[in-house]
Amino acid sequence: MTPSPLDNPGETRRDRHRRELVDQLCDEARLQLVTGGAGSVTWRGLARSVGMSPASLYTYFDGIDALFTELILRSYGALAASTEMAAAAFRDASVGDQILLGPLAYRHWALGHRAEFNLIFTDQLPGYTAEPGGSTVDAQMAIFRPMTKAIAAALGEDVSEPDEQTGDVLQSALGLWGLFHGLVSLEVNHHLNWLDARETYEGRLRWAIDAAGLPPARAELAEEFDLWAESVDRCAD
Amino acid sequence: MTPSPLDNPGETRRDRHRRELVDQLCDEARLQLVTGGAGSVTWRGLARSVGMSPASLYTYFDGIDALFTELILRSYGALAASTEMAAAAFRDASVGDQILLGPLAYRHWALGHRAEFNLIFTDQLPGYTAEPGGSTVDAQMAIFRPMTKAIAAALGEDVSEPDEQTGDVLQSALGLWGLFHGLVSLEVNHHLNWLDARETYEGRLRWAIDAAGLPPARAELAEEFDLWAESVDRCAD
DNA sequence: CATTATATCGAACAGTGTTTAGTTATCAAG
DNA sequence: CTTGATAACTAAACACTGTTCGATATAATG
Repeated sequence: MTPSPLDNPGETRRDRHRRELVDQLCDEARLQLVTGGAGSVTWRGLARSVGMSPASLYTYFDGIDALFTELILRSYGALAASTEMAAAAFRDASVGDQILLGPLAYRHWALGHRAEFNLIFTDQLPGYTAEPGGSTVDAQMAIFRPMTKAIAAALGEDVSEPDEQTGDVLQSALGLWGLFHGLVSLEVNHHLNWLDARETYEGRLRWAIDAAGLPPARAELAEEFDLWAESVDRCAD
Repeated sequence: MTPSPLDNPGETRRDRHRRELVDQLCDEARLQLVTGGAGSVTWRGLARSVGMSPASLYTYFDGIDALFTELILRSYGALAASTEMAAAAFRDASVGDQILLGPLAYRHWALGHRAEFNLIFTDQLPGYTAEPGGSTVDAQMAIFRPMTKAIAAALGEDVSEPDEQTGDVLQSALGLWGLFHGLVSLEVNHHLNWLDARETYEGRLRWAIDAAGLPPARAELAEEFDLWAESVDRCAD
């Protein structure tokens, strides 16, 4: 056992340097992604940004595709963390409020991270598809599951059979997810510039939530969420 | 006036060669797009495929970005044509059938043209955004308008004020579009592999159509459409 | 200390999009 | 038909890109 300066079990000085460098590389790649698009994050530019040879980066990533998969995973985590943070901040709200809260957080993160949103949800790399046992589908579930839980909690009062219920809950959740993912996806890619997407989003979601037999959210919730999200964004520089 | 061999008004032999070559280039680019992804359609490869120098292609396109915008426009047209062809084939169906028909054709085309679907609806090029007066927003409306018409026709019997009606029609259409675009977008990019996306799609759309106060489609419509679409696809090689 | 795995590098290879200068083919008018 | 203008085309070069290879230095382990 070599000296671990600050009690990190078994983390050698190389391991820490590696971890820090990988983080630095991902941050730099993300910066390039959001400023210049996916096509402008380049292997050599990344090497340049950390003052290393392009060949040296192959110690940390198997190639530029592996770097992108790592970026995808981290973006998945960021989206999931963002929605979970919103749920935690409004944890005392009513069930109806909590159901609308997920889509609101989803849209807010997507509009603030357009490139990452597209990177997550559309095939941008040539031959990349999420392998069935891969970690991206786990990350996807981490986003999808909290909403189904809220819906199950809301519908639990009306339906009794647990088997039939999960089927209905799943379909209701898919209906809501499809709706708000579609609207967000269109807005993120500038296909709703000709209307007030914000207003349409809230209106259509309230309509769908009501149609699914779920309890409504308070009228002021969207504004309260915007205020909270703005303060969080300010805090995060 | 020079000789136009087959009565094409004012089309010189250069013009025809130009038109044919542009078509050939777009076809080849589309082939590369669907086989190897957006990253594998390359300027030099395109020049190679038509036996020309890379520099010569600048006579026909201002660069690879201009080529992609042309590809986007043609894909838009193909999607619009596909939905319109379906509407024409079922023109004698009920209003309820016609409303469900649009989403069915939308999904069918998207699943058969995944790369083009993503090319149309997500920012794949670094700095490309559809300029407000550009032709891509016109093409987008060409897809969106027929559905709003069908919805307006269906809702016309219940609502009387024309002003309020258009607002309700617009919101209803946006709700449906958001839903089926979202579900299709998720399925195209392999995010619904863990369930029967086909069944969910039809079920959720029937639910939304009903919730919007629109007339239902016949139960057999989806199967009839599949049969028709399959025969059309066979005919188109 | 010696060994072994890890990290780093320079150089090279085969690609890429785009520009420039120079040449050839085609068109429209005299 | 001939002439001048315009469009089409080319080879060569430039500055990039991702990736591989062999050699060299560094850190961890016995």
